[in-house]
Amino acid sequence: MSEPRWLDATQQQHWRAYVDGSIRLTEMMDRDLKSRHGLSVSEYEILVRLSEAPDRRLRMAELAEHASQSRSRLSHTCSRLEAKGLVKRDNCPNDKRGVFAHLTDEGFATLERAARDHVETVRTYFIDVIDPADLAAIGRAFAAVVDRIGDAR
Amino acid sequence: MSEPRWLDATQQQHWRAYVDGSIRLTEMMDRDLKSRHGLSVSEYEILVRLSEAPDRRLRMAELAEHASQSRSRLSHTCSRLEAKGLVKRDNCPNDKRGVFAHLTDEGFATLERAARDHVETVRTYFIDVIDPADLAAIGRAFAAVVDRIGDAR
DNA sequence: AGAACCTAGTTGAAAGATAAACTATTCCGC
DNA sequence: GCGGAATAGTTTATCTTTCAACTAGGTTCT
Repeated sequence: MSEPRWLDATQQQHWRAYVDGSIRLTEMMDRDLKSRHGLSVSEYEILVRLSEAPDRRLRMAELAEHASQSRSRLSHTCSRLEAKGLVKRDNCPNDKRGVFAHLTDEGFATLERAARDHVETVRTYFIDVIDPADLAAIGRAFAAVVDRIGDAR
Repeated sequence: MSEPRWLDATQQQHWRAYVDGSIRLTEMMDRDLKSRHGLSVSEYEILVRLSEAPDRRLRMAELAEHASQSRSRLSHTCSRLEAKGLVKRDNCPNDKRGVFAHLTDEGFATLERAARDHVETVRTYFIDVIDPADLAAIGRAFAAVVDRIGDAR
């Protein structure tokens, strides 16, 4: 095995800032959403994706893809959201294996309330502390990361 | 309550690219470390921080801070790492409440092996797909995020 | 000294995530 | 149209994380 190409000091510094910052940021979002609206970030993400879909519904597999979750995890999370009355599942007529998840009115209302607070948090701890040019760089960079990971499957 | 300051289309796009990318990136790191070395990212992080500390040991609270983990979580994770023989805990002589966690030789050896692979993964899916200027932007941005969150406690 | 308070760390129960196995349906090649 | 492979989604068991409660040692103030 060849000698690994270690990161140089600068790369290391940036990488670590990112790792550290993203952990803390997610933690912040999570605590905020949970305490104010009883939602975890991943539950919130599911509601968002559904709300944007045509007829506010998506097939489970698509939803999993949009929300970057495994199907198993989505199944579990959806069960919880269904128990809370925010989401409803029903069978797909075309494909009898398939299941549609759709947002209930209550789910939509909850999402609207949560989104108002969430956007404030996103601004306070992310958008507002970052130079717009740097934000654009982040957008570019992580789009490239998603591409690269997408390739690898 | 006032009207929330929603993100504009561009901000939204960058924010989402980041959320999506960071989830997938972490997942990738995690699967990689776990399958090749039996370590989760957070376990790895703990070993790294210990390896860099003087005498390869740190007080639990400091370690928790460095690894951005709660103390409870660190306790549990340390117990697992201890069971694997990678870490050892013993009492602090000065402060009888205190506990030092230190890296065992086996822990260090495991970390060395894991780090070689990990750095490759970090390069492949992050460093190498990002323009150096954008990487610097990420470093700046997330340092600011950490600062901002630090302020808020 | 001692009462009230703070800090360090662990623990146990409950919630959430992961991984593998499983059911049911559809697709594909012959 | 039949057998095998692939896909959709759920389930079960297991592991991890979180949260709140708890032990125990230090600090401070009078």
